[in-house]
Amino acid sequence: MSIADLIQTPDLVATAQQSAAWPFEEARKLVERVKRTGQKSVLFETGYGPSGLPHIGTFGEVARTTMVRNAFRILTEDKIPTRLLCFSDDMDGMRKVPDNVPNRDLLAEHLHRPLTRVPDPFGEFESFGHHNNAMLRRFLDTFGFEYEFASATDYYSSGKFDEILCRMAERYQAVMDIMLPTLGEERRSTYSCFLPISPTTGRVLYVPMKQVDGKNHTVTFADEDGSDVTLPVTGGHVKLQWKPDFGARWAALGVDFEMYGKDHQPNTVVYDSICNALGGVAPEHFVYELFLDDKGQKISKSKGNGITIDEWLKYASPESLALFMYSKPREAKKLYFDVIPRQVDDYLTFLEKFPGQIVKEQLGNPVFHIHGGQPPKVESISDAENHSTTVTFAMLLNLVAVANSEDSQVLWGFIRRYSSTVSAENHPGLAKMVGYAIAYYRDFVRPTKVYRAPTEQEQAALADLAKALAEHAGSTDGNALQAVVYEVGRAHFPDLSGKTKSPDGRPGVSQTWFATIYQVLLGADRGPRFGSFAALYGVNETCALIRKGLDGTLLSEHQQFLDSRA
RNA sequence: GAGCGCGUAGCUCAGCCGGUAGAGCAAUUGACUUUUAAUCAAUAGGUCCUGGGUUCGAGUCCCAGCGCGCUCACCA
Repeated sequence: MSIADLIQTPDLVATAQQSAAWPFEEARKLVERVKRTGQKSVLFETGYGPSGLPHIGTFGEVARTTMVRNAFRILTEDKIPTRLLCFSDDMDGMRKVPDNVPNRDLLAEHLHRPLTRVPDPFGEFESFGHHNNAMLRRFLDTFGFEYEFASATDYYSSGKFDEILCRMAERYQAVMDIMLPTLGEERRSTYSCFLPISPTTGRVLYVPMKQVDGKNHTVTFADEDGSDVTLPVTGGHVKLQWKPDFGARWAALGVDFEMYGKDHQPNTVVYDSICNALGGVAPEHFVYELFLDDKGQKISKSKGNGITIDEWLKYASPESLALFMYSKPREAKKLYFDVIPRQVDDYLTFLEKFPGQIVKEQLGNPVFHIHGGQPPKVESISDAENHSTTVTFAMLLNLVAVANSEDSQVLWGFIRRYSSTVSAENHPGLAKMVGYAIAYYRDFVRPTKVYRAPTEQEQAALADLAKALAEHAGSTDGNALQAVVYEVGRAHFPDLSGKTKSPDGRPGVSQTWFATIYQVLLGADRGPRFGSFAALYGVNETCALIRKGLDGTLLSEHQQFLDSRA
């Protein structure tokens, strides 16, 4: 693995011991833990509730946990084996039918059954739980995370949890003593750590226990038909309530590290106490802040607010999302579309800086953690004089807007003006970014455009412009075309202030002329040098654009576009 | 109320182990053969929330206060 090479880097391991980057700080806690317990391996866990599709928080947890794991491997020179377990609580009962799935009627009759016993509404997998698990895995694999998948249903029914379940029955009172004080009066009377699966209806039952037999490891309760039923706690007949489930899982698997959102924070003591009560050693924790939507509200799966992973990946790379997850995990950050361009460009900046940094700085550079210590080289382009530039997202967005084109070829045309040898083949990262910029433009920039109809005077000028340009059909000479723009402008919008002059000393052209062109034709106050634009966009196409501006087509098309989004 | 976090330029933020306050955008001026995607140069802009303390020295560490944000029923 790459970590093996990495730790050979002089001073890297020693410097890492001092690094203030948060993954190293968290990893140091684990190093201490290993020293304390003498354990020979370390287990990282992330939890996943499969009642819906994987969301952006799931990505954050796995990405951040991986960063800590890598930091730990460096600190320990990879001498302590590590594993990352992604645990899916797929035995959880389905509380409500999700809005975003087909065949909802079919699902309705399976409410409260374990997700792995609810049919897959997509008809592709053994169950809804299996379907969602598969989505999670596909998603994690897309990002190349190294992890092991674990299914709660599998762990419960195969007996992997039997030992801890028996211990829970034996120490039932101790666990209840931890739980009860945390509950409200009403809930206290019916609460149980065990949730039996009804043998008659197959539902997960939230019912009081009539008896918990610590010797025979059984529970007795009233089933849904009213009759008393006794079930063994083992073998998947019974699952655990949420908080006991956390503590029990940690104890059973020997989890050493698990992070979770701040909403869990008050429960940490409860989880840990239960884990200890069952003979386990509570793991190290890291509490991260929740994400906020555009209105400052916390993002939650149930509300469906904020932004999804798919949406982010429509406009930017996974790496930019990883950067967002790396930065300030303890701050409530807005996670919305408008943060995307900044993340992309910051990522590029960090990548660019990395090679020139000393080890200590590299360890604090986000790209170190995003790429497991080995970030790739940044793609840059060079002009004719060999000046190197990194094309930023902001630059591309600007470019798409002024080019007024969602055609990537037109954009490449502009880019090649700077560097003639650049292509999608030799700059795949840039090629992707061009696609992202077009998508971002279409969805966020284009809607803000405002076209207006030309005045009578402007109509005459624009008509003349189209006529004059038509004589240059086929030309790609930006300067010649720009001269045409000036010539027509001089006739209709001369600058009488005397401030501007043409090269041959004649009066210049009023600002109004250029404002007219941009406002009427591009729906913006500013734009590209029009001659260059026409050269790349095509003279005939430009003439057509002018005609559409004159007859009101641009106005109505934009209105249609806006209506189609409403 | 409790817990966590934040308060630095007009905006968004960086400032690692305490050592002369930084970046990007925005603004202003200029270069590039009149207007300009991308370039470059320059200028301007800050009581680092307040008050104490430690120190030769505090944006940075400690204490107190003020302001702001989020989380804290149930469910996971």
